[in-house]
Amino acid sequence: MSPAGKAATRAPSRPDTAADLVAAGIDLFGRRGFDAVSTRELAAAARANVAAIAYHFGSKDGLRIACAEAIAARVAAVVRPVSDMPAPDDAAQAEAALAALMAAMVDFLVASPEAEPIARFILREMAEPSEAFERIYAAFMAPTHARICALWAVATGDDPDSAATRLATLGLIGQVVYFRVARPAAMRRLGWTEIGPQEASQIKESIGAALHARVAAARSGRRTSS
Amino acid sequence: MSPAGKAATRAPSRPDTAADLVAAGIDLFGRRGFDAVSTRELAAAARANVAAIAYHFGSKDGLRIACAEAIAARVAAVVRPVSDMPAPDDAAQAEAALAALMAAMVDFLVASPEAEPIARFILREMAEPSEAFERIYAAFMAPTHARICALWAVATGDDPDSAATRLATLGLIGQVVYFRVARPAAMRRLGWTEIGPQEASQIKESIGAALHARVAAARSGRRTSS
DNA sequence: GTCTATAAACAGATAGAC
DNA sequence: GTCTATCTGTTTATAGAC
Repeated sequence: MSPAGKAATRAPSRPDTAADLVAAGIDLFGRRGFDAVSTRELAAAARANVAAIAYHFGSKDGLRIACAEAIAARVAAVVRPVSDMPAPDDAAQAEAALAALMAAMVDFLVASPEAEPIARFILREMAEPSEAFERIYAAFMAPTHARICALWAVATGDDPDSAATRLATLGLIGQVVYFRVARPAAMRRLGWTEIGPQEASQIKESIGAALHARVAAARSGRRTSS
Repeated sequence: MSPAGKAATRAPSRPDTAADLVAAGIDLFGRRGFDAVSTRELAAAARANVAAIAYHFGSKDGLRIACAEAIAARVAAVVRPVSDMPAPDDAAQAEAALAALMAAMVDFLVASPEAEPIARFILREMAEPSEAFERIYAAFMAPTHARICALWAVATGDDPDSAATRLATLGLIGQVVYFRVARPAAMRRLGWTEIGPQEASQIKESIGAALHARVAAARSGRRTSS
């Protein structure tokens, strides 16, 4: 069926060997750690040759940076639509925007299969930060949290740059992230065998309730004190 | 000063080579991943010989299990005092107990230097669960969460076994855990260079406020609906 | 219980054919 | 751009002296 003799002498030129290597790197580095993964393993997972890593990225370290840049670009693209929206002036609208943002975080980070290897990779980089982590942090972690702080400030009347605001919003993010990083433990405790759309809805409902309660308390605390 | 000739010919018998190897394993496996750490590195970190690993634990894998068991025993001992306390009947007291438990979690998990390598090791095991994770989960993760659910149920009137209760309490735990797992990102966003007692107090205050708001909302939501 | 020596397998990087 | 072959150093595990 295929051109005679061609496949036996050389694999056909594929246009995306580099992209396949990056995908394999994100998956394997995240699963087992950078040092633990051999170049031969990476090449096999990407159906490429060992030498392709040096050819495309210079070295195994070059592939690590390329993985971080691919993640930064991908997540920044996911976050951009909501980050670019101007923060509403109205407190109720700001809270609604905050709720929508948290729900989007759950959909992408917790429920989407695409985020699984990405989250694992980022977690590894936070356990032992390298140059790769700095790029990821600057590309979307810092801007996204800043955006959440701004929405929080409008929703509650708090100072967007205060430690209290930053801690409260980090706590919100933490609730979402936990269902990704501690997924094996959480699924056992919930009797779940997967986290699909139904499970994600329950998580969103719970986190939405927590957000609403926290914002309302901050708002009324502000009204009665000071 | 030391017995002449002794140190030059052979290192003195130390009684705790095995314990030193376990400590080195928890630290290094957590930092860089199991496969990435060589037995020579482990032996050097524990000031022991390479062959001591096979001697004490049979193999590198045996050391991994020993690390998990040491962690399970240590954390179970930290958690036991609060887990063994009977849950109060009174809602306000249950909420206070919950608040105390969360504060204790911050003190140990986030602020104590001892928990740093332990948390890293557990996180690795959750990214790629092995036999070691099962032991850790059963030893303290499941019992502790069950305990938190029981306190939550008394504090709010919810069913301790409902999905809503389990999700809400997992969210609470997530807020605490995030400051450990995403510490590099959180510290940058807060302008902190360390998380010491002062910083831990601020985290406890923020999480305490979130807990109080969430419990109060669940309680009043229960009163008005149903 | 600690050590040295060594076996057998595997690592990352590169040179050069095609 | 893909591949094979190979160089150099390191890996885990073990055998046996002390």
